[in-house]
Amino acid sequence: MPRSEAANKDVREAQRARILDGARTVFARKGLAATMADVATAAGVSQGLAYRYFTSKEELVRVVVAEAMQAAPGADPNLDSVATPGERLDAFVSRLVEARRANREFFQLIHHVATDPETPRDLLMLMLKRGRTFVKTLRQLIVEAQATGEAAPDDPDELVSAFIACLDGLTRLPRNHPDGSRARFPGPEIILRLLRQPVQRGNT
Amino acid sequence: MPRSEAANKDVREAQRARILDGARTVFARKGLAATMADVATAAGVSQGLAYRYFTSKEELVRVVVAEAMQAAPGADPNLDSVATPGERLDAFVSRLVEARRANREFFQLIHHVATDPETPRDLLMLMLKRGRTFVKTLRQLIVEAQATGEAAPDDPDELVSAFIACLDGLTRLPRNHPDGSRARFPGPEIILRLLRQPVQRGNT
Amino acid sequence: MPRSEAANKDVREAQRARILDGARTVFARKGLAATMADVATAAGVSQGLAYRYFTSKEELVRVVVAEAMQAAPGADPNLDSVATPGERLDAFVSRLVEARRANREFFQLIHHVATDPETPRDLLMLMLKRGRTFVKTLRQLIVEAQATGEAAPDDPDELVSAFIACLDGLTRLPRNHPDGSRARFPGPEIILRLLRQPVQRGNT
Amino acid sequence: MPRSEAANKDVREAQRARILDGARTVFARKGLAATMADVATAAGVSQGLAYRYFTSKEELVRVVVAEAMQAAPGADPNLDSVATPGERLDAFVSRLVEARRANREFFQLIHHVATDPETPRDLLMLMLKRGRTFVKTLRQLIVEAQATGEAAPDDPDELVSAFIACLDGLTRLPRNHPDGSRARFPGPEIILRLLRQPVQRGNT
DNA sequence: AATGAATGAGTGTTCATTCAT
DNA sequence: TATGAATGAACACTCATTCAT
Repeated sequence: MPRSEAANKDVREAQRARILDGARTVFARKGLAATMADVATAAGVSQGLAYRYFTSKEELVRVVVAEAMQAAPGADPNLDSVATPGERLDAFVSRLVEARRANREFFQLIHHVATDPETPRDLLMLMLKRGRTFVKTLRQLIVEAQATGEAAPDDPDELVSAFIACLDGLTRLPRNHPDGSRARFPGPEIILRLLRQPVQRGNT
Repeated sequence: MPRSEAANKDVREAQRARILDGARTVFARKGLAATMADVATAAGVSQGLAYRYFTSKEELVRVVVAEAMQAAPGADPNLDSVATPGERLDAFVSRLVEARRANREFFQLIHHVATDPETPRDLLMLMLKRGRTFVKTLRQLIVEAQATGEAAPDDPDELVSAFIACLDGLTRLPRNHPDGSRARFPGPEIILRLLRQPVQRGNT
Repeated sequence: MPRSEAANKDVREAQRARILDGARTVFARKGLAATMADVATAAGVSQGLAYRYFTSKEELVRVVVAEAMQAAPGADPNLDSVATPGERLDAFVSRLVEARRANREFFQLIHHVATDPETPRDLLMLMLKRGRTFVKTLRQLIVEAQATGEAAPDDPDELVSAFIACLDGLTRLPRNHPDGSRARFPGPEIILRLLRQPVQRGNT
Repeated sequence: MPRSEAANKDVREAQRARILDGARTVFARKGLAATMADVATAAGVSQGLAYRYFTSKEELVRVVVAEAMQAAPGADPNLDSVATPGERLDAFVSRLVEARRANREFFQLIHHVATDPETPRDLLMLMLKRGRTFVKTLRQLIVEAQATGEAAPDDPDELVSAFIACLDGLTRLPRNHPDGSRARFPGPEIILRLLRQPVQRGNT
């Protein structure tokens, strides 16, 4: 008597998830240099099995990356309803910074993939595209906030660059900071200073 | 008749430089995953020749890294003679940011090496040590500038982290910024805002 | 459905044996200069597979050598119980000569390994040590047999040297003898004449 | 004014000799695994120069081997004029043993070459041929000496084998003897016992 | 005649991927 | 479905040989 089809499907999904978990973990830690053996070990399955669920290492990477991009807070902030441009910028940035802190693994993964010379061009394009809409949104918010005097009056492109750099660097903090114990994740209000016009204090 | 000794030395030095150039380029671009074939091709020499000049890939990496660390502005700012703590901080940061812009290749290289799981431990230690003294210096400057009210009164460790992240991210800018043409390298005054206490305007 | 565990173990053991067989054969024939490709071909497996069973060429050599040293009759003759010193010498020598004839491949292998400049020092030491105890035993037997007038009264060290040389040469017989078909392996009684005092005949 | 032709020829001969010396030394010590760099270093010349005198490593080996075979006492004993067959056998064997002791380097070299799987077939054939006439001579002497009761009455082929083995082993003595200091080279009278009919003592 | 820089084929080893069970 | 044995292409490195000077 064959196993019930439903049960079968459950098993398949569970295994798939395990393998993805393993892959995410080792790719985040070692980059794409991690071997399929690493993945299988981390997932607790045989190496052969991974190939029943994913046709190649490349596909595995693709899926893991897609997953990670889902987890990141969308480029679409949906903050239109509230407040001033500056406050929208605040909210947007805070959410991004917070996402980095909360989902470090995902971002490390993406970082590695974006850096690795083996990464297939189309995957890179996908990530790039996502990045572009993100930049567009951010830039828009900045320009608006500049109009109200809430953002610093520097070149918006430089502001965007500076912020992206900072965000990007946060992902690597624990690796780049020479003393792990002191690597205190900075609060968003610090990072916001990159973009915000300092509040004029004491002159009213 | 054998080549003159001087001529020989010249050739050797020139070739060595070519190979180092090639190595620097491909390691900066691809990280340590770059093959010796990549290096040889980039240098325009045969793979075998590279081994006449460097005993192993590892040695090549070491030399290239040593070179890169020379290029980075030392952790020792030697700014004691001039001005207020805040201004020293300004000078220090500006110099660092400028170094990133000017020697992008070197920093990309260092970044890759620091990240790669293959990097030999002692080399990592060397880089770590350098990083530690750098952090110490930076933190000291921040604390002093906080005392005079010139630096933001946030947790110094968070400030250090934020700044390191930003600096680190700058190295990757051209890769991470989705639109190369718009990746305007931010001026130091923007990045300085991470650390500086906003100047009080309008209250005199 | 995965192969049963027992079946798997069987396969592994069989393959390991095949690879060792191949290795023994080619190392005996070509010495350590034999390539891993040679080994794999001789074993009828892929080169990669050999590395699943042995982590390196060196390890393969070690195992094959260990095997060969097992096959050699121990330096410990355990003949104490029987007869006169001269007869013990006879038994000892005969056994050694017989071992050479029976396990030619093993001894060729050991010979090559002992000769090759690439052989790791510790392996060499191991073989040396074994050789030393062997010499000690042999010399002891000779001295005892000289005391009873059963061994030739020459310098014991020269006798040992002559015998070692002869034994050693036997290993190479088929290679050094210019006409393979005539390379009749000599009987132990011939070789024993190196050491033995000729029996006094006709004087009773 | 060109160098005198005679002087030129002298230089050429001197260099050729130096290179051959170097080659002989390193090949004897390391076998054919020795590199051309080893040869050049030992000869104190550049690697390129070796190729002006010898077209390839193989040719170098050929010449060195030819040289060594010259040095070995010829297969032609020219002892016909003197004495009994047994005494001729004595003289022949003694000379061979003595040659081993005196020209160790040559014989080690030949040994290596004969053993190495790279050795070209025709060179092997040459050595083999020489060996064959040697065996023939030896066997003849043995048979004659057996006829007069001066040689042991064993199978002549076994006697030949035993003697060849012993002779061959002598070449390796210093390598195979586990304790170099004790490796006393045996006198020919010991080795002669392999072949000689023991003198009947005490019955007249 | 002599040097030493330069090349390329070959070796040990790893790893993505396939296949028999 | 799941396993793990098996393969082959790629990489770091060595060495005989050639070539410009």
